[in-house]
Amino acid sequence: MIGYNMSTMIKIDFEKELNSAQHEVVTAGDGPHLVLAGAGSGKTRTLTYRVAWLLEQGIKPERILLLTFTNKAAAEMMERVKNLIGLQKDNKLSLWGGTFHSVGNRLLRIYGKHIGVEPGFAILDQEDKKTLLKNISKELFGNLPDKSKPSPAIISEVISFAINSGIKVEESLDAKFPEWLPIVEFFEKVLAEYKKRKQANSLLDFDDLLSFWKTLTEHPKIGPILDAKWDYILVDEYQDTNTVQAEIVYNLAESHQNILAVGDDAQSIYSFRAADIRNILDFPKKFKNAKTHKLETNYRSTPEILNLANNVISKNKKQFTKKLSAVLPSYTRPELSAVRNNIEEAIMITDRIQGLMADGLRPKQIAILFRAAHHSQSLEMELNKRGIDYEMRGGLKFFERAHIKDVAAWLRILYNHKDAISWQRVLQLYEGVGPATAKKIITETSQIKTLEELPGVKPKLSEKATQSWNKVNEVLSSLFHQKQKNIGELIKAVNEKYRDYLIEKFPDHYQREDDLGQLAAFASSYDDLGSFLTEVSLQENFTVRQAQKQDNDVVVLSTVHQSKGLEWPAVFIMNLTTQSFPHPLAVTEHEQEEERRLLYVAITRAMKHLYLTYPMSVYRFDGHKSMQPSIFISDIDGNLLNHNELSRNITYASGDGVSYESDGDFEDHEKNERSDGFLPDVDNW
DNA sequence: AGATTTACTATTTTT
DNA sequence: TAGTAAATCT
Repeated sequence: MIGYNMSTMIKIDFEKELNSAQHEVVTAGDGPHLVLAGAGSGKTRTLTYRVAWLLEQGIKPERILLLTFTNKAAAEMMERVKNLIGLQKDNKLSLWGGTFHSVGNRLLRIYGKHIGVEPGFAILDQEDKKTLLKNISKELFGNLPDKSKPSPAIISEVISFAINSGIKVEESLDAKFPEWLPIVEFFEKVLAEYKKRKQANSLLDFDDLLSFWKTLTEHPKIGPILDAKWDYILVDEYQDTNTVQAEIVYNLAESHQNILAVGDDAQSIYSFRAADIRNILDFPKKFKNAKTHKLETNYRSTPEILNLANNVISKNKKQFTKKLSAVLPSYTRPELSAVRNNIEEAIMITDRIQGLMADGLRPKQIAILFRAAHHSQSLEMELNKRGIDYEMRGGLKFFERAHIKDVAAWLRILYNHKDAISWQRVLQLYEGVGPATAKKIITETSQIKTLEELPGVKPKLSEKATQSWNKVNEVLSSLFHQKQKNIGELIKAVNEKYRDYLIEKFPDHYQREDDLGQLAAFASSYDDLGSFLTEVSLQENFTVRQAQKQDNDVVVLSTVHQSKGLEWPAVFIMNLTTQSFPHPLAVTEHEQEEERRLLYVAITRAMKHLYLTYPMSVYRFDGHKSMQPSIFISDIDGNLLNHNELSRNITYASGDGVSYESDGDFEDHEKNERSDGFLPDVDNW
């Protein structure tokens, strides 16, 4: 717990390094504080200095709890705190920090036994949860006569309710399916069975990590222990917390009231995951003496970009006046381009990217944002064609990709041989084994005590299935005897057996084999299987791919959701059509406003260059479809944009066909921005 | 015939 | 990646 020595601390001149509004937050005394921080107002910087300030006041690091939206955000903030207070890189700063989920995970492994949670629980991720819920639905209702059988639409709706917003379910199922009245009953039956199975296999899903944590805070014995554990609680991105998270925060801070919540109601974009914007609005009601601070100066974007952002968000009825003002010098207006189709959109964006790079921008200073992960396909192809390296964020993450999950499933069985979900995954990799055969086998394997008894399991199966079962049996038995080995070695052993399948199934198996090699390397620093598997589920660390590319200077492709909290000198927002942004299924006013906030988030990521594009038609496998510009685009005050409709006449040879506004003075601007003290030379500050 | 596997098509956002 | 139709096995 030590590793932290007050004498190594360098005195920070907070007043000199922060503006007055930030300084007020950083040096705020005890009691509840709410910080309404606009986009680009130095929110992360303020929080980081707040932590450093508390440490300078003599608060021990382990008495501070810092809750962030991603684990990466917390890790980066802690690195900066270490720099500020002059701590060596390898010195540990024993502060409690991370997402609600990862802190909940740690606490439940320590105190869970008091509320009936096995300390060795495994974590059920979203995909596994979905599989389990679907299986249960089928088992419970698959054999009913047609009339009382829930339609596939109902089943999938119920499952998506259970997955994404299990917390606010009661509200609207009946209303959504008035024609099928027993739906709530159906839902409850499925959930009850789901709960039972989780308990039987000691599994916790993401919601459980929160709700059991909340139970802990209310426990007569553990509650007071947690109350006394932290003196200061800091919560970032408060607008995206859900009800349970808000209750946890309230319970933890109730006794000492030392809570600082930071957020921006204009950037609330996670209500589909049960985030509730009311949490931030009601903060002053819950904490009666709360002092509200506003950070209203934007240090990130040019006035032209900020004007556009303000114009977009002003169309929302529900919003709280917070006038953001820019301090950067004027530059050109954001550019809106209509292009003929999605292929030309990709070509045009790539042209622009090459132009920006020719003018001295580094690739990592450029980002392309879109509403849905698959919108990037044509752009990825074009970037590949021209040999421009890029990093894809959003979409499937490293640990969510099929081959990684397959290999992890073997280890999960090794860790807990009653893990039915992993069994199912592994078994179905083999010829002749589908859901039915897998289930038959799992019923038998769940009877044995340890994997040592596995060779004795001989279910009655078809010829092909028996052959497959023997293979699985062989692999697992051999793994069982290597159990003492390092996790990296275990993964290598699994890879040996998995390679044939990989080569046969995936055309891009070279890349995937490489991934698996990296997984083995990543895993070799672990010797406890349980903690490795937890990290894989919670993605506690950087993914391997990200870690590898960390220093890579490449263009970033990202969903808007994933771009939250980040910034780039040049940003493209593509595919701004009625069919994609706002999402066509976002119909209620509430949903429309969230989509508008999403566009606001996208626009405010840009520091200097901003390009909006939309194709007038999109090619699909079944021909092409004509598109209209997003209503958000047609709503914009035309004076705020430079319109570019020259795409029809462009010769797309390479770069030169498009008139590109020269930007030679960018480097100078850069220097000015850096020297004012608000934008150090690190991204996302 | 009935059960089960495999092939095919279309896809919102995620700790 | 998931739901459904077609193909294949028992």
